[in-house]
Amino acid sequence: MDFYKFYLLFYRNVLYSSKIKNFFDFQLKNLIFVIRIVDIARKANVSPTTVSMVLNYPAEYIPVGEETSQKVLRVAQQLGYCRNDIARAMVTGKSRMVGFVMPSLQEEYVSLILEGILGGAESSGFFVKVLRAPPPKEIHKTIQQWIQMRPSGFICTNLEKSVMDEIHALLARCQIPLVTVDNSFIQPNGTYVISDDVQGIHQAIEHLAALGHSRIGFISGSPQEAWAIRRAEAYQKAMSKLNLSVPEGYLQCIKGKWRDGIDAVVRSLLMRSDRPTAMACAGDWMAMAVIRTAWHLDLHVPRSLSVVGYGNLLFSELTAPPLTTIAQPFAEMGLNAMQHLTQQIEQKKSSALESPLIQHFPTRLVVRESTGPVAKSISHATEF
Amino acid sequence: MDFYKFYLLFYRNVLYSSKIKNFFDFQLKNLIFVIRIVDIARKANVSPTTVSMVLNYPAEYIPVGEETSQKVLRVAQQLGYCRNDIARAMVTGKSRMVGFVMPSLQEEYVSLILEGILGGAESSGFFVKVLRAPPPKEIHKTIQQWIQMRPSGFICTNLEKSVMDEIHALLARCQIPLVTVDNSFIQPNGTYVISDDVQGIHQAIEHLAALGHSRIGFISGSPQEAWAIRRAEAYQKAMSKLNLSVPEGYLQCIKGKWRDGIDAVVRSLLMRSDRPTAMACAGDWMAMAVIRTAWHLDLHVPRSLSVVGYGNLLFSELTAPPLTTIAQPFAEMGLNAMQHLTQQIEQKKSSALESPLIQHFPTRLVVRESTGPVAKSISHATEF
DNA sequence: CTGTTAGCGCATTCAC
DNA sequence: GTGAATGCGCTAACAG
Repeated sequence: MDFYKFYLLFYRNVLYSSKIKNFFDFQLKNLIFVIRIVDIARKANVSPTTVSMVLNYPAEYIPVGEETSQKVLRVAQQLGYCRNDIARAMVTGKSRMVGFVMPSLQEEYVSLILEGILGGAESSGFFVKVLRAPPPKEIHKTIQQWIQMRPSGFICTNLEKSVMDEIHALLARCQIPLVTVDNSFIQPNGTYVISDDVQGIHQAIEHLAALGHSRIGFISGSPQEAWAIRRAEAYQKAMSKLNLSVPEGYLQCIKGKWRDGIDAVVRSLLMRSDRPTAMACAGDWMAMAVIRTAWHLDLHVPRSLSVVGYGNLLFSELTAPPLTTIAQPFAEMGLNAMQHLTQQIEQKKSSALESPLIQHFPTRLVVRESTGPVAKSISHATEF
Repeated sequence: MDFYKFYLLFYRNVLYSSKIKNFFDFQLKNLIFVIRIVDIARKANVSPTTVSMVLNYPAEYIPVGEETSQKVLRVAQQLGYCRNDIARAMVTGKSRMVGFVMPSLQEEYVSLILEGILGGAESSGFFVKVLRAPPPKEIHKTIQQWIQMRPSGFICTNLEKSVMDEIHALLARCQIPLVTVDNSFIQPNGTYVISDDVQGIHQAIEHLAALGHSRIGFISGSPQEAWAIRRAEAYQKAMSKLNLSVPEGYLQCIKGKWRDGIDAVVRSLLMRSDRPTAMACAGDWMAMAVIRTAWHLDLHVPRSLSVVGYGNLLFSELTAPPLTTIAQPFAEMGLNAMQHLTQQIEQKKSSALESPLIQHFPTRLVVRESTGPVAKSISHATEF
């Protein structure tokens, strides 16, 4: 509505010292946006500088007289002033906005990390922009667009290597801080918040071994995912450390999207004559799928099959039976990442570290009801 | 590093026509941020306006000669120019950023909606800022902060009434478009993207009734949540429409946070002599909890108890047994909300509608394995 | 087709 | 303590 524009100009340029300006001030309160610092200044008969100081300086020390200060505050309130943070960001060069880059929100842990980041951002006065990683061929253009908004920093999680590399390179060039919540591709000069998969998988396998299981299978994700490879390897290491053998086919990687095919894979594994008495999984949803397949095969969990998940997502205590799993403190990790980022933004320096800064969060075994001692009676004793 | 500032000023004010400027141009490429339109203009010997048009106008019609245009593009590339969208937003008054306000990301459906919003935002060139609704007493101050960043619009979901009202009032005053993905508190002049809970609950109850169930219980959420009340009422209506009675205690509302207490409530309901043969739930996680409790009580699902969820979240096909549930197209709803918002932003007008604009998405029954025909043999036939 | 000019709203010198 | 002046990087209006 262009009337507003005219009205505004009229008000600002003509009416400031008119007798009827109070009426217009009243009208103006309905256009919050449009009140500027100079409007307050003119109405309060002080300089814009003074107004700016009163409104933005820390309350303890405002180099302005008490009386003036009060007057300014009153007028600002009365006119319904609303600071324009865009203009502010431009002139200060600080947008107080961080980008969170992730592949998709479909995985619950991403939400948990984001939740943590939001907590940290709120307490340090940042906003969080959510960004989805594009396919590798568009990555350069997309990052360019992200940078155009001049964010104060970025947090990444679970991206492909090519995407990660590109982000690293471009952000380093622009001196934008970056924190990664992921231990897939550690660069020599980055900041990383991780929880150790090797430790976590060891905890899972050791828990099963302590319950007497020796035939322990493992389900991991697509071999294109860094975490899937890492956890599969951790499984093999843990097994050999405990002197347990890994028969052919006990380690399965689910290819493709996560729903597809897992049932068939688990089913064939559980129908072997030397079927595992326990299954560890690289993710909670895989553990759920295993329990589901066991249910279909009338295998009782945990009497005939123990199952361990990985992640301790919210629903993992709601499964039947409640899932024993490895907890990763995603929210804390997100919070921590945000704190590191804030720190790097404030003291613009640590962008050129000598060695990577790695913040390590321990995993924790959460024992619920999906694991139990190996059942001697139904185990294939003859094979031992 | 203050050397850069000096260097920059030196470059800009002294070196432009110097003989060694190519050397400095080369150096400057490492400071992407710092290249402005005027730098390109000076180097290419054209006016800033020309550069601006070449870089920003739609490629079809750039009112600039082909030769000039190419030169500008080449110089921009060579200097590594990166547009400053903050400055752009200030002068155009369009930040191309929308805020998504939600209570928490803990509920999976919020992530799904956000995913849809992101899809819409990417294709129309918006960024999405994620905002958590504060406690009601801080709401005014917080919204003020949100507005300071001059977002182009907001999308809300599942907020408390007091928060919703405040948002409505403040945004209307600032003429900021708002779309709500929720049908809790319909205001006379808002835009809403909803899926009809009444319809969905009816589908669930009818499905159970069609399987022969007549003793159908219902678990809903805290009576402080609008959706919980709505779905509970829909249950009662559906039951009476089907001429089924709702015995005392068949309708339970889970108070407090969602993990607490649900087991005890479900347990007492399932241990009654006239226990329900089927349970409908106001959310998938409640259905999971019911299945879990049934598992603990050695009640077979679906032979002894049928269970219907609500939401069709990702994990609902991974439960044991896979969950029959009502699908709500959250991602599509998010996308649709974003489209409506975009439209309102572009043609800045529909903010003052006569009547609310309500976009309605149908729910859909997804039959899996947690529901089955009522078992005559074990039902308490004497009671009929 | 191209260039000149004037702001957008704010924060930061530096005078007084 | 307060005010005047300058500029952040960009776009838009208008003039050539």
